[in-house]
Amino acid sequence: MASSTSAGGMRRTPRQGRSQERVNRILNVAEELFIAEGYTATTTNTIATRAQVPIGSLYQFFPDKAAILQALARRYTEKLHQALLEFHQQENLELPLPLYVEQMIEVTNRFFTTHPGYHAIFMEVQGTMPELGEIEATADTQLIQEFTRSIAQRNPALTREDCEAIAFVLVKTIGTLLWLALSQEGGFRDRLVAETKKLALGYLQTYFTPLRR
Amino acid sequence: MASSTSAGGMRRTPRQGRSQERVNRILNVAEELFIAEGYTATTTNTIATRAQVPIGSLYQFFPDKAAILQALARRYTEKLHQALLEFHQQENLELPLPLYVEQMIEVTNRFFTTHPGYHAIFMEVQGTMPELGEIEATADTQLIQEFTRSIAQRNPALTREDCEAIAFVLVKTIGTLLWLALSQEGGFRDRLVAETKKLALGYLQTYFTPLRR
Amino acid sequence: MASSTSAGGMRRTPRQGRSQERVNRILNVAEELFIAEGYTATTTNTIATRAQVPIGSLYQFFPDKAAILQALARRYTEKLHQALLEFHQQENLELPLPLYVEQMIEVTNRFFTTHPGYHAIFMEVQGTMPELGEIEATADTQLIQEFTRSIAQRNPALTREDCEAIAFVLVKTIGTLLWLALSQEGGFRDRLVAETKKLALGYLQTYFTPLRR
Amino acid sequence: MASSTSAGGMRRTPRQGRSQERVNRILNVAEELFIAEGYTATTTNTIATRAQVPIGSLYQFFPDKAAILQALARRYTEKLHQALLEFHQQENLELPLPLYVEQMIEVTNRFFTTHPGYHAIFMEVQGTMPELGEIEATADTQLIQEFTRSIAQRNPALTREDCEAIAFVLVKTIGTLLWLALSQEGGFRDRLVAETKKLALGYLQTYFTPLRR
DNA sequence: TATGAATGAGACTTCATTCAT
DNA sequence: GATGAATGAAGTCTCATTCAT
Repeated sequence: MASSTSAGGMRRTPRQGRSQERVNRILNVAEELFIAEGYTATTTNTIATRAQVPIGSLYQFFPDKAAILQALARRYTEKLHQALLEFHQQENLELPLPLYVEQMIEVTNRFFTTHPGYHAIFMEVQGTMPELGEIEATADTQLIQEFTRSIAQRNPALTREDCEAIAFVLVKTIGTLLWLALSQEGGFRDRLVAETKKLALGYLQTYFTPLRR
Repeated sequence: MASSTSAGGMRRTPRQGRSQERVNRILNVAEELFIAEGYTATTTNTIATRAQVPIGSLYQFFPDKAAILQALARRYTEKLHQALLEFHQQENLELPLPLYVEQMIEVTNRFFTTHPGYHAIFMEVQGTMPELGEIEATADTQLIQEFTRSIAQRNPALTREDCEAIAFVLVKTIGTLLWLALSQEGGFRDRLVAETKKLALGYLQTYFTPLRR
Repeated sequence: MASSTSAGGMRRTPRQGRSQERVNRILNVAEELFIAEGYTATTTNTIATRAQVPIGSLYQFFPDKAAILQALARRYTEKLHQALLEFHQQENLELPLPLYVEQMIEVTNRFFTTHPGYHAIFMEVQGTMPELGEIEATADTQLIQEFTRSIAQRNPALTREDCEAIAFVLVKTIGTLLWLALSQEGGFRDRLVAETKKLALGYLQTYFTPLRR
Repeated sequence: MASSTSAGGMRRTPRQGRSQERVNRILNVAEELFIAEGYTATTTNTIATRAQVPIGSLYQFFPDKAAILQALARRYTEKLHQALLEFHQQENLELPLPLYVEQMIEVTNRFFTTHPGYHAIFMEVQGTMPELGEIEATADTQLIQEFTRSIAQRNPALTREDCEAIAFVLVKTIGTLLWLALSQEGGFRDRLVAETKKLALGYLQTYFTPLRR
């Protein structure tokens, strides 16, 4: 599975209409199939056929199967980063902590609901695809930096190290719980989202409010 | 990947010495390979060869490749369950909350350190292997019941629903963070374990101590 | 074309009847096809089909397509070496030079007539298949040593360096000319073989008899 | 590999500057690649890219891949023929035999040193590319005629048949040995060239001087 | 019961050539 | 005429599983 040849990127990044649309179709179809059947069980020919693109063209855009997964991963991480960046650029940083957590998790949850493949896809190839690991690492680093900044602003007494540990825990915990929530049924699902908020808030409060114990 | 034929379990559970040892060797080798190369990239023939077991014999113990993963899964979950059961059977239930959390996470962390394949292996086939999903679900249910009991005992005011949601969040969060900690370097790794304790404690306290806010 | 993975040998060397026969059939069919269509134009599936062997079995004996060519090469060189070894083991070493050359070239020519693929196959992949180059080199070294010994015995005044250069020239020249003769028509063909003898004799005589010029 | 469609030559022989230069670039790049990677392993797209010529344009000059090899072949044979023609047009025909051989082989060796692809390229497709066979045959015929004339002039007693056989042997032997010399290391290389002279001279002398034996 | 050679569908990928622009 | 994106047949090789011995 480990792809050693794929340069990690696309072969040709088309800016024009038709090709760009083809690439999108490929990515969308791949997303569906990867979620439904898994990365390994999905064949490049199936992707091409369902995307109505000749297999040769698929390979003109992507050097190999792994590159499709990587492009998908990049598309995901960019979108999530974008969403959180937008969220943090607004006046939300000055919100009281409970509200901040509440809204931040709402934003994240919205992302996972709209992109159910995010975690699903990354999980299958964990560890066996170095390139993907790097993409995820980069994305995480971005997210964590995002949070680190937000945390540091709220409590300037914290060291950079503290902030990073906190951000890491937050990003991973929230990510996992909201993703797991996805596959739960209605009532319990909402409850899980609510619990996630509680968990995150409880954790952050131990750093931001005087501890009375 | 989805194994439709596998009867869901082992073909024959050998009690005799030689066979039992062979099965163990298969499982141990499979664990190593699944971690190192991934489930899909590992071939049944490689497992058999490395375990010094004829491929034909392997298929006498396991109906198909998936069954090996399932047996591994069962072995894992049994051990984790066992560890937490032991932990809960002692006087630990009566410990003050912080100490309880502290020790419970220590136990769990010990398990993950000793069984690095636990999460690694399961993640790859998430969603694409119904049988495995069931095993994990069963395991989770057990763990969650374990915790549910412990939680209910500490705060009888909580409904069963509450307890289950709390337990779910706890099991999943702790599981994920400790697993992620595994692949971090020394200093940060310890910090993550510490943060996990903080997170769990902070969360549980919102349920067990009067909230003053 | 350059095969980097093939370990250079066969995957399994069967000593038993049925498998050994299969390997031979594969080799024979491959030989025919390589000569007729060329190495590259011949597909592994065609070889398997014509040899009445499932493609999977072919790959159980040979790790890749290149390995078939290599096995063929080895089979050839062994036979040629064998033929010349036999020739040199007899009393032929003591034959007068003209007779020695005459008979030696007869032996070689017989080999080329019976194994028309020898040169044909080597030529196509010259330089692009390191493993094959090595096999050829080894074979040449053997042949050259063979001749070197024979030459040294006839004229002990020659240095080892001399003998090797002479043997090299002889082996390569004779090999090429006899191979080229193969594809010529009847009359001219025989003439070429005769000329080869003349050429070799003329050359050797410059080393073995007093030069009068 | 056998190109059945190729009209046997170039599509358009451009006399104008830009096109002529493009064709030369294509031929030069192709030569490099054919030597380095082999004919089959080299793709037309790679040639076009490296030659900085659009693939479409390449196919306007050459009907198919084989035509490039053929053009290369023609370029080679023309040059070699040219070199030997020049050599034979001078007073060299009247040189004493040893000097004649000496100089003729020097000229040939110079050609092979400057055009290392000559043999390398042709060998790969020996027999599998009819068109190329013809080109080589034509070239050989020219060379052989050249030599035939030279030989006939030296010994008018020889029949035309004799001369042709001698010329064939000479052309092929010298060609092969000098080509093989190319890939040998310094000292041995020079020795091989010297041996080639000796071989050729020894052979010719059997036809030109009274044999005393 | 134990063995391991045998099987073949099907996976990924390439590349000579075309033709709409 | 010039361009280069598009095409898809076809190639090499893998591997879970069986079954004759």
